[in-house]
Amino acid sequence: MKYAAIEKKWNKLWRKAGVFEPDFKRAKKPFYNLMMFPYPSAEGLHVGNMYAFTGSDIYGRFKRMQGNDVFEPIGLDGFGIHSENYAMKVGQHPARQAKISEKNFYRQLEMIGNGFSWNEKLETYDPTYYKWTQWIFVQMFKHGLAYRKKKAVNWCPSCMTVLADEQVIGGECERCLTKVINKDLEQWFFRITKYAEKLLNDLEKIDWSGKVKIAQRNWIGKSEGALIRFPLVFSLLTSDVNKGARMGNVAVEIFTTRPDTLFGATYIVLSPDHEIIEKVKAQISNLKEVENYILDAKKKTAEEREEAMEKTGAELKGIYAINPANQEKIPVWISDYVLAGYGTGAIMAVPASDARDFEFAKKFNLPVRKVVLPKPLFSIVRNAEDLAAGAKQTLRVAGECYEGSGELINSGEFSSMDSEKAKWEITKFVGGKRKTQYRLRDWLISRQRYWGPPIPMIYCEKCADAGKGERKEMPGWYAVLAKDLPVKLPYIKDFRPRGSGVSPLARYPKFFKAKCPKCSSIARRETDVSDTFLDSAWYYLRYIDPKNNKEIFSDKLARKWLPVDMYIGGAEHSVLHLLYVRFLAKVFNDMKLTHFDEPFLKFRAHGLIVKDGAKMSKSKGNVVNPDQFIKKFGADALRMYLMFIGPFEEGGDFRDQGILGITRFLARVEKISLKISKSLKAGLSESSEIFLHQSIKKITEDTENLRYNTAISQLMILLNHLEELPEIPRKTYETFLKLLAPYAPYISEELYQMFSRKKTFGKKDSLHLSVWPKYNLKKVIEESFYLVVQVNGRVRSTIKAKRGISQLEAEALAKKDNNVLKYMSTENLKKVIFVPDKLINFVL
RNA sequence: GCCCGGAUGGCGGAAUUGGUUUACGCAGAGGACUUAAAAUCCUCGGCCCGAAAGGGCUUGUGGGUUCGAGCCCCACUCCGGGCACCA
Repeated sequence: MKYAAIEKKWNKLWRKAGVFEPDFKRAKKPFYNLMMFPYPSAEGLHVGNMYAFTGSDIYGRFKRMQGNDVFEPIGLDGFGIHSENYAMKVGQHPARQAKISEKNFYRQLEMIGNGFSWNEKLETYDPTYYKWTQWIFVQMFKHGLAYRKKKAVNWCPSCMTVLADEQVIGGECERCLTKVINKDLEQWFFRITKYAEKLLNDLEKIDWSGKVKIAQRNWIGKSEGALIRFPLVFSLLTSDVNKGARMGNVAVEIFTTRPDTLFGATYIVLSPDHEIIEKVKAQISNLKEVENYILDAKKKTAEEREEAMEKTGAELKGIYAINPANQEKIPVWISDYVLAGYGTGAIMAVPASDARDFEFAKKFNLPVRKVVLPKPLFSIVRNAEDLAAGAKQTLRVAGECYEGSGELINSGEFSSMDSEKAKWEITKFVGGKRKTQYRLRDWLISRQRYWGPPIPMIYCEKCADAGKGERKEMPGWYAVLAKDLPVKLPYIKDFRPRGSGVSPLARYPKFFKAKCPKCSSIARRETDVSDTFLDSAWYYLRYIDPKNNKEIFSDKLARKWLPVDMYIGGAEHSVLHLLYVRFLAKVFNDMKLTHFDEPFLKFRAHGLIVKDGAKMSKSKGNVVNPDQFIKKFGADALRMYLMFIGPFEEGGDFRDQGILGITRFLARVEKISLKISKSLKAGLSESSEIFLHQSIKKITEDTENLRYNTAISQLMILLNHLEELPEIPRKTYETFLKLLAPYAPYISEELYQMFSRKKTFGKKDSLHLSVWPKYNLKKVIEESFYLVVQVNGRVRSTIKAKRGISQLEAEALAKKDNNVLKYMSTENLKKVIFVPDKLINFVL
């Protein structure tokens, strides 16, 4: 078969007939089958992308043949640092490069044989698209969910822009792997923390890959604890150093998840940028030393802090805190092991119950007071091994730091209380507050780059001076009026970032000069652009109505098609895209823009394809280019081979030789068409009929569960079977092609149309809109089975027997078998285990 | 350090969730066709003993539960991924 010609022909015919375009208004069973859209670069589609797309498409085709009106859109996530960096690398302007990449990507995406609804394609850099990205920003601002704030943020020195916490992976920039540093900058944030609880709880109600849910749960990082105030006293204010004196009502509030250990708090630690340091400066006797430490800490990057590992710190001499549980006067330290952005930026240190505090206390020779003892060991000791484990635990306790729960000691009236219970009793006793704390931080949305949607905000100095503004908390700031959207990204020659902390757009007065929407004085436009992840956080909404210029999408269509029924993509987006998209869906729902608050009912993460056991990378030169394989073997063969390598959700190892098996398989599928019986009445033998139905069942179930590798294996087994028949009924062959259709769409259609006498090809004629084969449960069960006969659990024989035989019948059969008799005698028979239609085991 | 996965022939991987380990495919060996090669077709392939029938061993290691364990439990080793001073 000439693959290239067939593929070309069907791409044309399918598109002309609109085989993969659902009827948006009239669809009876809408099924939104979505695949994460790619970031394009002219290097083109990677075999890993194709792997993901194919897996998604097989599911879509399967659902379509099961009678659903499947919508499988495609587009490009072409705005953002990724595309811009690539453009810079090849010395091209991002806007021009986008056009080149677009062409290349769409060419490849058409080649891989997916049933895309091309009419609804979109690109995030298209002004008709980003108009609505900006509109969303405006809504966020108006609802108090977008705000500006100066704080220490992540800065990538290579990309020359700030990054969100989610885009810093292990201290490195997610895009270019450069070490990220801290910078104090005023930036735009989205208040995702407001949705922390909802984002966490609603994980329960969605059907998503488990590992993604776990990653999100960890990222949100909920912990229950207490806020406790430690009053400060100052020795300089009084001659009586031991007693100290209080200055006004200064206190440090700390957050802890272990208020039960309060009596063991022997010092407190503030993060170096804690605001109270400034307030009590005058009372610090070793101010110079403290200031030096603060400076040093600021200079350190996250990496250096990690590498150093050893704890550092400085005592605020002259200042003490009062432990509210026992009124003890304890020292106050600062250290960079306490994070400014979490809790209150201050902790109580309980070295006996926290490994980090213990390490710190050891280094600076601070007191350790044990307050929790593990529950008596004997209660968990059941056998010798437990005893050994118990011994280990004792050792850990002897190591003076025990982080578990247990029974309190040295804790005043709370001594001997269960530590879990004591948590809230002690909190109450010292007048603390229960507090739920999240690890999640707000989403930093501004980027100091060119290739993105300009943030649609205007700053008016005059209004700011007068204390006016669209929102009270941000004087001077106004959203661009809806009628003025989109704020078009101008074509500028000098688009490269310079690392000055502002976007290249800030060099173009033509762009940033604006009129205040309120007072009409000369004002300044925001020159930063928004994060690419905002573009992709809502694209699934736009697909259903991409040409709508009046509203972001039609509510009527949204109600029909949303939320997305099946979403497939990479697990690397667990706490990036997949978190942002859920956040915005919840916001939209609260704004009454949509009727749902989870965007994707079902999400499955595909696995990773490696090459000859190693990760593919350009530097290793082992990147598989799908174009070559498609040219040589055809798209069908590559699709099927990719799916055959291993379980879709786990990925697999690509070996060049492996595709030959699939090529042979497809050639044989064509070859057996010569054996199709001339007579339409011809049927299958009973055993073949059973086998066919078993195969339909397995392939249906495996495809539904994304176990494509075993579905293909069953197709092969079925083909092997059909090859042995002298002739094949036409209906059986058609059934086979239908089962094959999602996997090898071109060849199956070509062979299917051999029977067609029509001159023209219409939508309804396509194999891909035919009805998926059904299996008859009665026909799945065979009459006979192989009875496994065991003696003492060892297989001694297998005997063909009739299904449904009784234990007595089975015993009688087994006892006739010579080999079985060799190993057993009836006298010492202790027990007989019988598993109907499976096995009989004689225990001696 | 913590949290998830995983370890099965020469290789990619199957195994009805406790019931014949190694399906399907790749690679390999032997044969048929051919002047020859490729392609195709047929046969054989876990390891050890055996001519065969058959037997013994075998799912990273060690133990346990069970009539029976790749699958369940305990301890450990190695590999991959995520988080990482989050109090």
